[in-house]
Amino acid sequence: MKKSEFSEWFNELLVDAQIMDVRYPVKGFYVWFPFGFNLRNRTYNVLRSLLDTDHEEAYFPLLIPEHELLKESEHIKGFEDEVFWVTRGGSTTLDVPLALRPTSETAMYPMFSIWIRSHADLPLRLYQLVNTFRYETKHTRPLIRLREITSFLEAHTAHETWEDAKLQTEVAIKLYKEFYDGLGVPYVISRRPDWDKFPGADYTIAFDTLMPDGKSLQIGTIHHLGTKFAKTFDIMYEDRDGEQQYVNQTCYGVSERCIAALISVHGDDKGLILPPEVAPTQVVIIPIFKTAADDEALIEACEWVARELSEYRTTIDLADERPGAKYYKWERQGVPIRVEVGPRDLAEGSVTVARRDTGEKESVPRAQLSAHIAQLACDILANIAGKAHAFMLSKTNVIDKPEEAKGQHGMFKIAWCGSEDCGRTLEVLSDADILGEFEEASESFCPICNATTYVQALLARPY
RNA sequence: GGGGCCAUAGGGUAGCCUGGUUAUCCUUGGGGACUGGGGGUCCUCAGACCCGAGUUCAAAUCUCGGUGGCCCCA
Repeated sequence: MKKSEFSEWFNELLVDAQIMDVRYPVKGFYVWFPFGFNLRNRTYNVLRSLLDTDHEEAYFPLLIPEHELLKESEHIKGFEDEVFWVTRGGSTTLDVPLALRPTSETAMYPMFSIWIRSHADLPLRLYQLVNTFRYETKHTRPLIRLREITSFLEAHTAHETWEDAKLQTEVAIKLYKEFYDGLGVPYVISRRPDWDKFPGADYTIAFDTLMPDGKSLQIGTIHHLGTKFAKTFDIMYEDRDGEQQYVNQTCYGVSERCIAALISVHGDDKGLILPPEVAPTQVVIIPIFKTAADDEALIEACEWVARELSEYRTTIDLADERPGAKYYKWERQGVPIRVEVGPRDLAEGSVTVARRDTGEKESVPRAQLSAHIAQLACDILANIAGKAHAFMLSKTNVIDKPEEAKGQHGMFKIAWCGSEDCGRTLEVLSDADILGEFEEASESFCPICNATTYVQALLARPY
């Protein structure tokens, strides 16, 4: 399993490491294995706990009546070709066709309109973790391009002013930074060009990471919706002066692409490498049986290790396999730390500790085990995060001419005046997409029209 | 959006061109014995021709359609 053949590696890994079963017989729909779902839940719990500080979790229905979905013209234009429809109940044709949510604005906002009456109801901050459906016509891919997105954690907020909503987008950015930093997944934050923003949004901020094959992957988006949806869905509040005002809204979300990034960015030829925080098993304990006389003492020693490390998620592997087979098995699933207990360790009053990320193995006296593991858990995250960051940095280049990006893997930064015409030309000449733009302190010149600019475009070939 | 390739046990494959006996090999899974500090060995058992139609005495093999997968270009 060579990571250098990324597409193949990714597909094999999903099955070998028990993340997803790709054999479900409907295009674009996949099955989470228990192990993968466990990893998914732990990862989303991290994000949940970050949101829980000032958001509330809610749940809105999967089905959206046609007339609500079609209310906002710009929004529906972005989705109309991708909507799954429910048109029958049993053998009865429905009076009103029902859409499977492609995203939840049109399910939530009619309710917002009822719920929000006064400035005292604001700000409103909700999130939900749901599946969404899009009839993808392009090549589907597990975790990356799906017809059922199983794990969309979407937040929706409403505020009094445009400025308040902007502040909320900044809170969201900070939150996603913390989330991905905790996973050791590197990212670039940029503002999507107008032609690529969320349909109906004032503007869109996106997180992109770089996959091992040099393609970019969008792993989070944050939208300032202004009053666009408020006007469509009539979401008004009475302000402090008794005037009716439209709310300003934001929404932001992360899908299971975060899992795709997590496993792709860190994994290697042997399989997964997981950050300790989200690893379903953090420490695997393997007895090295030699002679039957030692067996009982070895099992006892393993149980001692598990007790000593009770603050971690541990597994003692007593299966009737040779140790080497067990090592490979657990390495494939990315278990960060392995503790081996054999007769030699028993005699020395120590255990052998191996780390997944570097493969290093060392003997640790029993008395120091707990402290050693605690340090190791920190080191592992720092190491894999550092490696991933260094990789992305090495594949990110500042270029002067768009042609320099042609045929190259990675991300490129280039001066851009910001106009759509020049942007489109940049895309054609570089054979890449403009993911987004950001402001730079120093001035430069658009390579197309030569205008002075402080804006840089981020170019890449996206998934 | 356009084009190409492919579908045989849980996974990977041979057979298909040139239709014909019990569908090949590796792996995996069950049972047993030996083994045990980096993917062990032997014995034994289990498991497959994607779906539908057509051609034919006869289809894994030929034709058409469906479904699903992979790759390339826009």
